[in-house]
Amino acid sequence: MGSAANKKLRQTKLQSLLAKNPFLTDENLAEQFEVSIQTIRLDRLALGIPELRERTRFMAENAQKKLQSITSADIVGELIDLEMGASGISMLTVTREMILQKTGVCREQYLFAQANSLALAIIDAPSIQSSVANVKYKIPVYAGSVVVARAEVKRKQDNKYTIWVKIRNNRKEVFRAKFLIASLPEERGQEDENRS
Amino acid sequence: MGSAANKKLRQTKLQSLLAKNPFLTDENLAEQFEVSIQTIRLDRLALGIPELRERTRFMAENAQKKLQSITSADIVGELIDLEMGASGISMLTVTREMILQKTGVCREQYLFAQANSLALAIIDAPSIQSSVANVKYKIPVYAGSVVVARAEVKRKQDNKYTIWVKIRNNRKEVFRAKFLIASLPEERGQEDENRS
DNA sequence: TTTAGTATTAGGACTAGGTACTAAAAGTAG
DNA sequence: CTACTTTTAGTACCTAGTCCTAATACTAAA
Repeated sequence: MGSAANKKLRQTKLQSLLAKNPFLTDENLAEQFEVSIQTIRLDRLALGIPELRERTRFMAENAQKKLQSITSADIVGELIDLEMGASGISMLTVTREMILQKTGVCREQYLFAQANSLALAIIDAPSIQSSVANVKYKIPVYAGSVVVARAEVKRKQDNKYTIWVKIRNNRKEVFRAKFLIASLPEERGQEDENRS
Repeated sequence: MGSAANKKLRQTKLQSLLAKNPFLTDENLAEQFEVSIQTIRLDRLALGIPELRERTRFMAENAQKKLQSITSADIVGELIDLEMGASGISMLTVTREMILQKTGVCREQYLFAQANSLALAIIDAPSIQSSVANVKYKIPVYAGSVVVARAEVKRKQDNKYTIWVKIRNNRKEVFRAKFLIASLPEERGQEDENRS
């Protein structure tokens, strides 16, 4: 019973179990492993895993932050360089959440989001009237990749911008987009008459 | 001190305070309102607000679910109808998280995501080789809108599909996209040689 | 087989952040 | 003054732990 191999195995399993379901109490775990609660607590101590309440609190705080940063980030990816009205560079790390389960390939929408948000960042227009995009997803990108988007304003006429964005993964161009964006020079665009 | 007006006011403030920061203990709140802990507990009871731990747990569970559903949903929006290889309809409610703070307008990427994911759902290809998209965001969409996307396969040649997606808000077309998708008939596409 | 060392279990004292309940005190309106 | 509401106080209890000490149980080497 009290063998080092047993202990190691149990601790490994415990770790992965809690990674999958962090809402398990020590009592619960003790039942699953058929050991005493004390053993579970020693294991947690050894592995540096905090108690249920701390885990829950951490998750609540983190998930919220992550949600905010993902859903309402003005720029998808990390802005590396920005020359207003001219060019910009952003970096995005493709995570497991961004891929299609079936194929493991990054969903196009994330690359589009990176490109589009970068394009919008360059022209700091107060309000966008409409936009046209020509997009090509050339090479599949997989989880773990760090892709770099470079955007350049190609043409500007009045309130109309033409912006090219190229996304590279390891120097290979995997995605490109051309945006034609028409901005309203100085209006509100807040009417909300399109409510359902 | 013990007036009904006071009580109402305190309970209203308490509710909004906890809405902003759910991680406050009763003790903490009692200090802020300069009343006893018991008063806070009676207030929570009256308002049906659960204790700190339950609040935390709820948030942790919910935020996780939401994160999962947002980041790794196969289809952005709710699939209403799907005729494989032919057409599909999906619905999306524009939430506050989807809008640009500055203008209040829904980010293009969400409409793109809805259109793109619907297009991919129609052609149930095992793996996508590349895709081209022509996109037009015609009319700004605001938070609270429920937009409906209709997708149709316009042409199919071998493994190449042409799909049109139109997104309407209150019968007005606000977004349209044309996708040209080339799928790999029966390969894996799991190499992951593009890792950083 | 004894012994040293590790693994496990048991138990007690204590903690935070509560619930549920009873009782008393304080304030307020008629 | 009285009836009523509001607030406070206090007790017993709960969960899911911490921290600590002590006692077993098991394993491997001498």
